Amino acid sequence: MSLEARSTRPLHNDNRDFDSTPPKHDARWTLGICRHDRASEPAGKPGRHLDFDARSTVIDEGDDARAVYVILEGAVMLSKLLPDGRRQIIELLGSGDVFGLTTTRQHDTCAETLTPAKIVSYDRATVEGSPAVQAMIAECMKAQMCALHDHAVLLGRKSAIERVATFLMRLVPDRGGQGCIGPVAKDQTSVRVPLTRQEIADYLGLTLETVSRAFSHLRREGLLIYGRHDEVMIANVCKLCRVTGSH
Amino acid sequence: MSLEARSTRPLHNDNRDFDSTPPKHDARWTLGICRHDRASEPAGKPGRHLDFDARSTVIDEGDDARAVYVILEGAVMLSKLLPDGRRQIIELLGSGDVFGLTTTRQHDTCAETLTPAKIVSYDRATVEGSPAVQAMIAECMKAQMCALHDHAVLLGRKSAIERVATFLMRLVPDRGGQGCIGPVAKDQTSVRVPLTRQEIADYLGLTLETVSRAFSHLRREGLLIYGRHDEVMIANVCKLCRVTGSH
DNA sequence: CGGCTAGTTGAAGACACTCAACGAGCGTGG
DNA sequence: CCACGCTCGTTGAGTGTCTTCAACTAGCCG
Repeated sequence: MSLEARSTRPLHNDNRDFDSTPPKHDARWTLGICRHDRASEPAGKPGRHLDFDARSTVIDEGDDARAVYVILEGAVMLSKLLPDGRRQIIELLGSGDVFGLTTTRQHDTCAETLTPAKIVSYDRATVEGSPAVQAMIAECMKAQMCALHDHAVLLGRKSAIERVATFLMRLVPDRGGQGCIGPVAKDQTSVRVPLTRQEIADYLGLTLETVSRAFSHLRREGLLIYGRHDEVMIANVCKLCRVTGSH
Repeated sequence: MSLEARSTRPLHNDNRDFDSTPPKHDARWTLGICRHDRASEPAGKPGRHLDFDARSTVIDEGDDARAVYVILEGAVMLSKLLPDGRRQIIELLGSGDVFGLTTTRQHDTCAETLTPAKIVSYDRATVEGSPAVQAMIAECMKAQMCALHDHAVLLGRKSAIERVATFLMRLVPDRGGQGCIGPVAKDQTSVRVPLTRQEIADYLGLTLETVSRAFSHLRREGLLIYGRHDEVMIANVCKLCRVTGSH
């Protein structure tokens, strides 16, 4: 359980107002957690473009809920804290995902970037006035609900190794998730893991030591080969997939 | 882990086509898990009204996703199965909640009624053609996402007793969830628990024995008094709330 | 070099799981 | 009517997985 306060770097709000340059789709697969092809912005709907550094806070638990955010590029994590400091990372989001939705006046989750990120914010009034924005948000929510369902299965029913394997599979484009394309010829990939062990643990409902042990276990099994920095080579994607418990 | 096949009673589809009687809001608090005041049906939007017995299957994992469902009355549980039979109950839904949403052609969850239920189904074409229905669904999804977030915290970070306490608090109208009204004078309530221990366990990511032990523990502490059938008296709601870990 | 953070690994312990026995409640049928 | 079978819930004993606590290493930056 992470009891120590986590560093929250000062907000870097380089928020130039809306400009009409088209969103960049090239970097959609940052982190491998772009799950969907919905990083398109409804034409002519003025949202405010924001640029964030890696590991900056976009919203804090308790902030006034004035806007809804859509990720164009980069990765964001949503988390919640229990009063005694236990943290759960709720969702890992990539481009096309939406966050900042709440039924109350305040945000009930914390949102931090994992990588440098381009985010569009729509304030409440804008959203309420635009069916196009609403439709886009609804489509996003649907996909994220399904991801939350899968994550509930992971948290409720999977072993530590299954959790870590599932997490790693999620980082592989086109595999593991809904649109898994199945085994391919040369079945190995290198992925970036831009989370610390503590963050992975908080996402998977484990401790950092258990996550570390699971990684080591998979490495001893020959399924993982550690690379430079946060690079990990998955030696046999299909074999790893069978460890997830989902297939 | 529940390995044995669960009984799925024959589907009781008493689906009289749309009639114009207004939805009954009286029974909104069936089960205490009506979290929101959104059991209203957009006027003039023809959905198909369905009546279900308790414990009948509304949708099965793998069914074609032809419609979206909104609960008018009663309680529904959504669940997912892992290939080896482990089950996770993903959401407990009350009146006003929506289910059957998916990004794929097939449903990825199973939906069963817990109590007799009145449900309206809107088929895909209807939903796509009606902004009013879409807006209603979006509003529901937002609330359900927040509930899923809370549940992820429970599954990832709470102890067995905290989980059971949280579950019980959820059954108390106006308490525990988002709109908690805080302590009241005579702080005890009787709630119905229309789930078996196995179902509670599958919802909370525990085993039925652990759930049973947690109930017994809370009873020995004087927080619960068992009643007839599935009735449980919560002797001190505020005290139980402090066991949830959330406050 | 020293200090810091992130990650790994070991040993011991706690919490939840597994397996098993037993009891209460309920409907069926002799 | 009671015996019987069945399901659901409770409780105990033993086990296993994950956590906790702690030591140690690698990499990075001043």
